[in-house]
Amino acid sequence: MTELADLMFPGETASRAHWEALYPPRELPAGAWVTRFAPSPTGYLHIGGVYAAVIAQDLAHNSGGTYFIRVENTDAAREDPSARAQFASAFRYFGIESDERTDAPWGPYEQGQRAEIYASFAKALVEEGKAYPCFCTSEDLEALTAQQKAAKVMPGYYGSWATCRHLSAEEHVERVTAGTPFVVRFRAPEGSALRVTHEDLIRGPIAQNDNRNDAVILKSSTTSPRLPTYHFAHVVDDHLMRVNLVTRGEEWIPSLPLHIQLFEALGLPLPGYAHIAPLMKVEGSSKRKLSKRKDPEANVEYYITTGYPAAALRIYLRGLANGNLADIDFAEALATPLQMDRMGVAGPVFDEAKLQSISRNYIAELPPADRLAALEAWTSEHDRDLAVLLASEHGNAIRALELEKQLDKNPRKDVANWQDFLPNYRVFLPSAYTPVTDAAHPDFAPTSVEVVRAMIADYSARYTQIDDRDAWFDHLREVAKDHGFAPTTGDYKRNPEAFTGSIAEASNVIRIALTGQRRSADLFLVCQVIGEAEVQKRLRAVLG
RNA sequence: GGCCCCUUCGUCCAGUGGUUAGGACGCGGCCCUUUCACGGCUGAAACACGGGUUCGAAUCCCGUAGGGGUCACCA
Repeated sequence: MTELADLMFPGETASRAHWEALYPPRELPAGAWVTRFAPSPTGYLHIGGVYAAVIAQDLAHNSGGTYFIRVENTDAAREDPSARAQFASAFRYFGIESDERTDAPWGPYEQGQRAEIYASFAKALVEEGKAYPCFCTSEDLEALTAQQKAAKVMPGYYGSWATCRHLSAEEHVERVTAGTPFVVRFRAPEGSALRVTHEDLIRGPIAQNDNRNDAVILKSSTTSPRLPTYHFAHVVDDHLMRVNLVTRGEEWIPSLPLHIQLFEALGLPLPGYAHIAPLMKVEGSSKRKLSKRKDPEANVEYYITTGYPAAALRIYLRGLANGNLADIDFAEALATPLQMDRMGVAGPVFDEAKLQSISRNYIAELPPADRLAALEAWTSEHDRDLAVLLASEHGNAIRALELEKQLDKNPRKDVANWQDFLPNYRVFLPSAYTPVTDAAHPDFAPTSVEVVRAMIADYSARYTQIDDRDAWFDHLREVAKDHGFAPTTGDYKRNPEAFTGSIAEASNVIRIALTGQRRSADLFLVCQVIGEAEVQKRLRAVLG
């Protein structure tokens, strides 16, 4: 078979031993996992990818091992040129960047640059008669499938259907010499067991029929560089890069027998496998895998531009992987190692409402300075206008957050993502706030225009900055009383006819004047943060 | 269709032969309250179905149904 192999791989082809020596085993403590995240640059990064990456990274780091990213660009036709940049920023945002840089000894980290390596291994297989050239065209293959369909047998390239497998050595040599394009197929072992069982680290034993397909391992000889299929790249790369734990989506389970055969044919040790259940989406009365094409929320860009803190998403995703981490203190949840045997096998529905809840709590728990710093870090990349605004309003913003924390026993949880910030805090930032200039504004209802004007004029005239909440409200109460409002809700309820309105309505007049909203932040807090001059400015704006 | 995997409240999980089947998110109510939130209390809400095994089954076994995945020179 040496002659055939030389013809199929003309020119210099390094030996397998060369690569084995170049990529030495890693020196790591016993039990350390070497994992990888292997995205294909065929489009934007999927939220399921972040999920897989978080798991792989966590398993490696908590075992004293290493995690890296390998780009699986073996399909030039489907490659999306914008994917790299998006990947890079997403990895950075979510903190799932590779532990290893391009200069690490186990690179390169792009399969497109590893063609020579695959050639060495494929050639070795041909030399041993474990792989062969297949000259079937796509038309041949279609015809084959059609025949198999008509004959109602299993589709595939196997047994007597595998025409090129049964070509004589001379014919192989002859056709390769003639320059007939070919792919390299793996010669599935004959007489192997009908059933194979493999122990998955997440799912336990998985039993299935053994592979008998002569899978393609190297794509068409007409392309350059000659790239491998996923199956072959997985086996060669994960071995040479010394990966000992393969975490990947469960869609790979059906091809596991092939992968095991490939490892065996090459005489390589099998890594551990952990097949992760996919993230799902509810559609109608059933669930389906989150789809890149159909679901905008599958794109990680959505979470980044919306401004969900990476930590919040991480907490949520880790809780999905290990349910015991879903309802505990965040710091503890983040510090607890993920356990493979606690991972679900079903495929959880990704629930943005739950993410929002986690994110709200996470943000609320952040100390004010940290919260603002995180917000500003986000705006610098994702919201230039807000970044500029915050640069000039930094003082008011930090004051609002700090006073809010100081004044309220329990933190508000209005902000689930950074896009929620401005709508909720605009009222504290004078340069972003547009005062109400109309005493007839409908939100003053049910209070009449006359009363609104009189009361605001009076409140403005008598206003002084009071630093005690109760004293401040007592003052408002007095003004309200002078304009015919009941001083307490109780008074009003007992005798509504006697009053212009309740204290709630009086408060509403001031609320609209100061915040422009019927639902607003605490009025005392607003006054404290914006200060007397701004309070007066807003009151007078209503009076015109 | 073949093969593989899965099935506890709407959702995410606990529960591994004896529990009033628990929590979280979401949803409803009440309380707190100058609005909205926050917080507290509270309510509705699930073991897919059918057979076994067993004194006893959400838990073990077998079927059925449903869902997901996969059968490419895509990953």
